[in-house]
Amino acid sequence: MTTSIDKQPKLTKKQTMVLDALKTAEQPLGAYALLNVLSKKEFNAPPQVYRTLEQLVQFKLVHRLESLNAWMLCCDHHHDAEAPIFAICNECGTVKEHLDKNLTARIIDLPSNSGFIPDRSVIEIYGQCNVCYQQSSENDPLCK
Amino acid sequence: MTTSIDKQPKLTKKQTMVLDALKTAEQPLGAYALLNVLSKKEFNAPPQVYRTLEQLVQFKLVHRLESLNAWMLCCDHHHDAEAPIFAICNECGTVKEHLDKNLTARIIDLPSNSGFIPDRSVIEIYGQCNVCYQQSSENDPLCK
DNA sequence: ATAATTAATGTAATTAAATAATATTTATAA
DNA sequence: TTATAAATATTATTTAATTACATTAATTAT
Repeated sequence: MTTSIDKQPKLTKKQTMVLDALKTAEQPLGAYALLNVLSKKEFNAPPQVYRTLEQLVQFKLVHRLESLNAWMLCCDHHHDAEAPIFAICNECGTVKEHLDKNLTARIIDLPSNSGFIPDRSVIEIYGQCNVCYQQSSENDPLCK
Repeated sequence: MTTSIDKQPKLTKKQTMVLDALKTAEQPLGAYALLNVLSKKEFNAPPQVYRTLEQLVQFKLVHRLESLNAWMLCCDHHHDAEAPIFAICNECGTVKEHLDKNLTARIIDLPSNSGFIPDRSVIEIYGQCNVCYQQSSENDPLCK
């Protein structure tokens, strides 16, 4: 299994454009949002975006967030055996990717105990991020 | 937080119909699949199914599988503080719900360490279920 | 009890997300 | 350079979910 770092493939123009758009974005972007952001010259129909995203996901440069129907950059770390865990802020929409080899093993163990052989995981946790928490406590007279 | 067992609300006819359909199904069903299964007399437009599903999810009788755009029965167990972990078979499509208080705590801990306050989790593991594994090894001459 | 308000449900239409099918172009091998 | 395969472009369609609005049912106040 390759990661985002080793064996970096030379990207096509389209792939670079999508990747750059995701780099710039503060939040994961949907396929149609990308379609709007990107040059209409290059991307004028859904399949082009979907194909490009698919390729970038295969290269492990991009993750798809299943519960958001959106895509974001992969963090820079290797994670062959580690399942990415996404923390999604309900308020600002930012998503942070976490990796933990140990935890991944335990998550995957649970169904394994019933004879299940895992190969892909979707782990997306919703809540309030630290930045939004700080802001809300500043404005809240009860907890200054 | 209520569970599927205590404080069972009296269900409406529609809610019962959807719940029964999900009970019968071997796999999670999509909203439009439910629409097809259910009596056209009672359910003739998407919002009715979506509303009913929403209600059943609130009652904690049904789970939505985010990566499948589908719904399934909640297992019979309490899980106030526990996040359900779904094991989804790539081959037969069956989904088993797992609960593990300990593991839930650890999953939630990870982003928490960065100040994230979780409130909802989506954990869906894809792989091969035991039944399909048994079948494939039966047919595979190399591992009889 | 009845009018007024609120909540729930029904219906039509629209938006959003993803893919299928097919045509066209580009690259690669004979 | 032609034949074949691979990649890309384009149109249309399918699937999923929601919006907006009309109607009916239930609840509350008078």
